[in-house]
Amino acid sequence: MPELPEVETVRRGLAPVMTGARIIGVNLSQKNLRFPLPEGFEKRLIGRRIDALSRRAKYLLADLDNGDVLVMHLGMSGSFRIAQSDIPVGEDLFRHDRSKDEKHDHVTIRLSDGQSVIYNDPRRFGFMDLISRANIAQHRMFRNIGIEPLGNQLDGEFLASVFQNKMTPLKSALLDQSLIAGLGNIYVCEALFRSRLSPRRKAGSIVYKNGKPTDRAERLASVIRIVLEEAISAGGSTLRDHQLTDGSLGYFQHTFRVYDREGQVCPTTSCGQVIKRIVQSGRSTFFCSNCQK
DNA sequence: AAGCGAACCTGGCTGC
DNA sequence: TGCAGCCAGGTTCGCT
Repeated sequence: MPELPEVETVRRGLAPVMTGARIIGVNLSQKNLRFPLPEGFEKRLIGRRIDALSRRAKYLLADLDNGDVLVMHLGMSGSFRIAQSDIPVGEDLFRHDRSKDEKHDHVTIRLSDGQSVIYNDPRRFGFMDLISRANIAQHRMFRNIGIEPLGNQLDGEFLASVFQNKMTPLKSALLDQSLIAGLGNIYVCEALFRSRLSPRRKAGSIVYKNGKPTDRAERLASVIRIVLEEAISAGGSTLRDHQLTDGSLGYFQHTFRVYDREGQVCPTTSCGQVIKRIVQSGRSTFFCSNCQK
């Protein structure tokens, strides 16, 4: 499911419920997500107030009132839903109403406002961790992470500088989270199509000309921003089981121009070619070999 | 050192 | 209907 626009959509759904609320109960039906949950996870959460819910790349960060941060990653198939809790505030902290569990519910966080935030993840590629805000930049997940594509650092100059001398294909370079953090398979395919660049082109081929970033680099940088912003406005993309925190669906998938459209006609007027699917570093790439050079 | 494939895990779809 | 095989939005690890 979740690339940056989906995670941002989830954040916007959860923020009004979580911000300012106190955690009054935690239930784990599964202690092993991608990594085991940290020791004493429930106890360290219970009683804490959530001061803010933010996002860094594809990570959700809940700042707690004791200086800890609850770090959440949705992996491939993770989702959150909000449910009304029937357990009265003040009841046993570890009490849990199993009758409402759905398959693959792993973590339920009960809040002082009477609602529960439930993490569900069939493939368990997602994970949660609890770390100190002061040390977050040194944490192994954030130590080596690239820039925010929607921040003001992403421009042609940035792409030119980090792609310099790179022999790897553009597709792989854009998926590299240590350069730009937040793009995934869908939005890389869409951004390359809209900037008319071949996913197979070497990343190092779009850098500088006469000491300035190439038009290709400038184009790609601005298209990445546009695609992500459009996707966020649309509530992200809903494929398979992904849904928003209120159960509704994102609709950006209806505007995909190449992703998952193998064999369909290229959307460019009068192009007439068919969208191809190839495999690059183990992932499907969808593109039009006529429009993307 | 960069770059690639495999691995992690479950479920859904396709084709025999 | 059953079953094997393939595919999936991410990230890390280990081997060239």
